[in-house]
Amino acid sequence: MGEKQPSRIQMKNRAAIMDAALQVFSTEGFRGATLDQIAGASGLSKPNVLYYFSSKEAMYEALLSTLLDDWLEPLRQVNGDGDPIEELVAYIMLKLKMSRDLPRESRLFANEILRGAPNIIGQIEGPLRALVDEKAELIRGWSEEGRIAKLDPYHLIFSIWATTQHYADFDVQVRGILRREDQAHLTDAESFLSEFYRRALTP
Amino acid sequence: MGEKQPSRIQMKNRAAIMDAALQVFSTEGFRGATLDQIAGASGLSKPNVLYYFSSKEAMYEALLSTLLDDWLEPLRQVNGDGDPIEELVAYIMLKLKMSRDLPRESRLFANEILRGAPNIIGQIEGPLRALVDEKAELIRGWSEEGRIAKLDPYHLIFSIWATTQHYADFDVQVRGILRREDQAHLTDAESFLSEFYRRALTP
DNA sequence: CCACATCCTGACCAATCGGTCAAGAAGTTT
DNA sequence: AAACTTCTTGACCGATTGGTCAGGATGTGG
Repeated sequence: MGEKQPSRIQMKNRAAIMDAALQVFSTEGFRGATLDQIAGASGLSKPNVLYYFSSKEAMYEALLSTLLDDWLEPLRQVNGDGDPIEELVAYIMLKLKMSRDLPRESRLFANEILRGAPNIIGQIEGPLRALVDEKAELIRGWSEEGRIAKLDPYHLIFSIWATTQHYADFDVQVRGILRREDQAHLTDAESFLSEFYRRALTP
Repeated sequence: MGEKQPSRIQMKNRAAIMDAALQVFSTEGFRGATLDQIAGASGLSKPNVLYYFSSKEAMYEALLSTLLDDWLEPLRQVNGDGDPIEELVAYIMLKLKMSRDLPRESRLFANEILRGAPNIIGQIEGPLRALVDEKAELIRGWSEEGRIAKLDPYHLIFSIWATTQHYADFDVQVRGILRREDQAHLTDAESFLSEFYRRALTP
């Protein structure tokens, strides 16, 4: 009586649609994206796309619901086991890697927030806030023990998000200024952020 | 033989349209924005809006063309006269003030970059890049003289843009996490960024 | 207060939007 | 290969899109 397991065709087409939708939504935003664009990018006809997802809204929500969990995973891994500074630098490197490997997801998220986060405000004020509260408390403890510099932990986390996601969200600007056509500059970004945060965080 | 000077009605209505267009474009993006929304927000009828701007595209370009110049003004003011660290911290404070006073302009810019900057890629690879090159050279000089820490000047500038604009572009997320409904947290951001960059930049 | 330019609008248009549907094509099961 | 389910599509729909236009309202200079 349970759910049917999806056929191979379903798996393949759903994945193709999600990939195409991610591509289109992340650059055009929800309102700017059209079903024709998504259908074209996925190689399927428009009615066929709607056979797998009941509406444009459904596609968008399917993307967002799987996104935030993956997006917060690096922060979850921050814990009190190792050296605080190494812990935080490792987190920064992981976030930067996500900007390299998943830039479209980063831009989809940015687009949603720019619009006022109508579809994920609940998750922001729920699980996201709870996780940040928890990790901010951990960082505050490190500060008070004198193991890292005394800095507001919330704004420290914001700065990490901002500096790392910048390389995905503002990719065109970064590459335009650095005269880069590839992603080689992300290695420089890695060195910079590592040195930068070590200097700022060392007590 | 020259241009006629605009009447008071023209001044008022053009300003109202630009304000409404900024509001709508900055949250919905170019494709997502509609003339009806802009007309409604400006208090004018749709044909009347098109009486002052010949097309949706014309409004968007009018906004962008005036934007980038104002946007770069703080960076232009960075010079070698004063103490390097004070100079850079003053720049950061100015950028943060812009996130407070002109968040819609910041989000309009972010939206344009997310789309791949189709309308300002020329300005990015032209005047913007030239200005950044010049200031990066100045900062590199400070590094080599040992007056600030040795850090890649380009990525340093990117980090300043990212951390300051984050408070405008990701405003909803920041306020959601900090449980703030006003903008009082920007005072905390000021303290944080000042302390943060002083630590990172001091040799 | 007249003449003229400026300003404003309702009605309308073709194109595109998200979405539906009946019917055929392609797989799968027996 | 028959029977049945799953997959796919062309044609179509009402609503919304950016934009036009004729003509009326309003403002302005003589």
